[in-house]
Amino acid sequence: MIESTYNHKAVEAAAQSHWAATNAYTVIENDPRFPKGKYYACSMLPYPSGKLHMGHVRNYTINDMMYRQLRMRGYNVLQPMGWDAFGLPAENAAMKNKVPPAKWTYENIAYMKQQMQSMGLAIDWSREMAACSPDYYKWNQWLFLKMLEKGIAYRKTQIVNWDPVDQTVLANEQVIDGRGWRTGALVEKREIPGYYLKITDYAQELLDPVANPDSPDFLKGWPDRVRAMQENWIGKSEGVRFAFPHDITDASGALVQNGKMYVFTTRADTIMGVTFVAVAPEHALALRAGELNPELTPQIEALKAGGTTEAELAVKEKEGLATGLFVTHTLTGESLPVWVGNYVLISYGDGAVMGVPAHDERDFAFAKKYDLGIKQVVAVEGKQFSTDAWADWYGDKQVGTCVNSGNCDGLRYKDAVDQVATALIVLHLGEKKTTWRLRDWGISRQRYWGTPIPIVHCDEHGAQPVPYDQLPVVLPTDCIPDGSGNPLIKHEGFHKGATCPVCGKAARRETDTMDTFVDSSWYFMRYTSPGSDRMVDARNDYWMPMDQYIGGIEHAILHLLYARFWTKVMHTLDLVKFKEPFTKLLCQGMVLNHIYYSRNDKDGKDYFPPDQVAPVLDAQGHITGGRLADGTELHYGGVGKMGKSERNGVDPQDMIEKYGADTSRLYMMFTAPPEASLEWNDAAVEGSWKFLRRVWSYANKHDAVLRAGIAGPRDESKFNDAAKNLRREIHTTLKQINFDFERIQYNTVVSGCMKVLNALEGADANAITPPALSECFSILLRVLYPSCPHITETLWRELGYAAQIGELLNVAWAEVDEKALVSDTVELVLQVNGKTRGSIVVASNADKTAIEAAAAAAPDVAKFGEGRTPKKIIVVPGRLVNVVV
RNA sequence: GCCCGAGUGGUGAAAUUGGUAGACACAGCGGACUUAAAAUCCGCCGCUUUCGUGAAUAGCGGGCGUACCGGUUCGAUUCCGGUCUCGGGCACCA
Repeated sequence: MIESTYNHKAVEAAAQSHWAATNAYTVIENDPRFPKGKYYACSMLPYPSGKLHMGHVRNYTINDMMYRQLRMRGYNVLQPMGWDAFGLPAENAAMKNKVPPAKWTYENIAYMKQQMQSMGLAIDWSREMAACSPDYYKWNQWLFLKMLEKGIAYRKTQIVNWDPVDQTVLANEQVIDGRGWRTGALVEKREIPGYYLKITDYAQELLDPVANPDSPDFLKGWPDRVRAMQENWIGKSEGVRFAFPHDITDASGALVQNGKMYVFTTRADTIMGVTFVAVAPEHALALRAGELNPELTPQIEALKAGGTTEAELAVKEKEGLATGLFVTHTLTGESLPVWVGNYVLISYGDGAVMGVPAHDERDFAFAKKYDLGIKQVVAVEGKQFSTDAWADWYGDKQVGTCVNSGNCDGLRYKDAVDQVATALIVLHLGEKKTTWRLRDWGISRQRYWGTPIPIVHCDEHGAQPVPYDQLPVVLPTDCIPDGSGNPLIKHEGFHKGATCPVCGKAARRETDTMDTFVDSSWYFMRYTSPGSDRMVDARNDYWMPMDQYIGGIEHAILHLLYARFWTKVMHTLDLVKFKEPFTKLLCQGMVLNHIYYSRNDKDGKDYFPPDQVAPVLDAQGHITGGRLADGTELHYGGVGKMGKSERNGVDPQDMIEKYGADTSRLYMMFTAPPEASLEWNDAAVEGSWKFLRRVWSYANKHDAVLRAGIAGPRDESKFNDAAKNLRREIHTTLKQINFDFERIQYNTVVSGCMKVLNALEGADANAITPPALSECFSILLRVLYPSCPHITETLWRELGYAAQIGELLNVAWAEVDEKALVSDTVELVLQVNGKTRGSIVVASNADKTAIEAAAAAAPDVAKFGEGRTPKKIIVVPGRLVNVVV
């Protein structure tokens, strides 16, 4: 007998211990129970920040719904979990709490794992991994050494944010308005050596699967928007690289850069409009200008100020300085002034650009500011060029033809570029070149809590790779960072405890660690090969490529691109057989929450959790600020993704405690479609709770009828009208639910479940031919199971269905009985001149002519058509008729 | 600034992708049950009170309505052009 009240705590505890006792979600390769083969559905691994937040709940519930439905459909489904356990927040927590990052991290993992278990996720925990475990990061080091051997990894200088007070490198996140977040000191750019991975060697291979539908690896299972973002990020552009000759010499009298200052441009058609050139403050010509005129040096240094991000560069005021040096225009021989510009980056291309004020908006502004020449070389018929103000057509290469450009005059963009390129080739001063926006991946971080880069530095033999048999280079776990510099440098046993593999003498160990994007570039393959003494083994070839990857849209570019690149490197090294890791991708929308902060005395921001803040509203009801309980006024930072750094995450634990995992999961799925972003609000969670109670009490109320059995004839002719009507309604809804599962629109799956219950409650249970009621209720339990596994599995067992056909997890998915859908008549919407005016009922099998006749005869047509005769009748089968008069 | 999205009732959203806008819910309002409350159940619920007809801010009918302006179409939340606002990413947050 089903108990009268739904006790979620008892139901969920019992279900979860049953799953644990039976290892319900441990999967093996080639399991004969699953005829449809494997399905690998994986969520992006969480950073162990302390507690789960609603974004995690959303991510894993989507994954879990998918898991359970596909398993019932006959797939061998793998859902693993792990921890992105290296990274900056652990160091910050260590500084704040004076505990080593390792301790903080492992405690967080333990707590969050228990939270996940209380959510009832079908995770195979036997495959759990943590990035900070030497068993895992050993393989980061191993593959890094392989890449060094292949020349994919190399060493060069990189530009970092330097905090002069703390004497440390800052992450972009730690630079706030150009100042260090802890010290408030003005951040400087500094050039230091580091390791890079040649992702640009794979640029074309990374581009084709996102840009070319004819590519064999085209990622058709990815959202269009993500492919577009990756395509633009890789940014293939065809242009011209050429040199401006000059006779500037260095202190020794030799020509600087052999007398050729190279630039790259996609607008070679405007070469005759060049009136100046600009170089980065670190460029050889800028350095030489400083030597020749020492007064300039501090001004050149000042142009290096500010952060390194592209966003910051794009919006900052363009400033420059004339060097007094000149180069020669490659084609005209004119003398062109060399400027140093704060908007020119040494790390992009050649660190120098040509200035065409007439046809580049940035150059136009720069020329106006510093009174440089503006020379029109592209014209559009009927449009007047004026140096007074910028107009969009000046920079549009799609319109216009060349003027004032010698033999290019009259040519359009493409022909003009060809012509100019030919001229440059003849002079041996330039060539056509494909360039990429994509830059090589710098992986060196001057931080403690990451994978040690397996290199030792010998005074005699330089940077030497650690021999393979000495891997892993184990990271000490007892350091507590204090914010000044990298603790590994101060850790004598680590830093100085190495020997040179060449000469055996004492050597310094590399103290840089790897970017944490390395950890997340292949963890999903380690899940397939737990405990292996190789990076991945044959089991990886069974599960990979991953069938469905699920994670936040904020990872659409970097993480996914790095993971694709890493996979291609593994393919190059014959470690895997595939070239793309993720067949299908679902980018769930972010869970957003309000952000409140106050300014601290270091010019940084101190954030406050929204649940401690009372919003301050303006007359329109918009939030303009906040107030703490003690009256402190706060700034409002809009809504943003839930996370640790802005302290606006919401811990799901309260909701799970109060309503249970099933209600929490159901509500999270119901409240928005998976791909939409979602401003968090739990005001409506009661509705989901109420729905589950109704499901429970329906089973309790109709216990006797329902437990009579789900077996029995499904012969349509034996059902009475009540049974037929109920079945038609429920199978119609089931058809929609199955479609919504296919397209991963789980919010309407939940709506569908509610419609099924509404239909059941609306029917007279005792008037329905058995076993139609049990059949319909068993459909409800099955379609509800993926979102609410505890309550459905319990009711399934209690009603005796498990004894009849097996446990819910293992029974077949509910399929639509097409015969139940048949109806004699169909109602069509009637429109007159495109406006809805009523409806007509026709036989289901009525043909177009019959429908047209019925529509023409409808009284509404006469009324709204004002007696005019129909000119045209449009019939949309099964839906609508539009009469045009 | 550049790239990518989103904008629909008081609220979350739906509309099988050009075919009844608001399914399913939340909140609210009205009612039933109850000594009362909770729970439960039933009903209403875009705007138009100076659009018509009504005594009526009840019904019925009409008109309007998917951020804003314009276009294509028999028909547009859906397609096209432009604008605004919000969110994500911009290479050292993860």
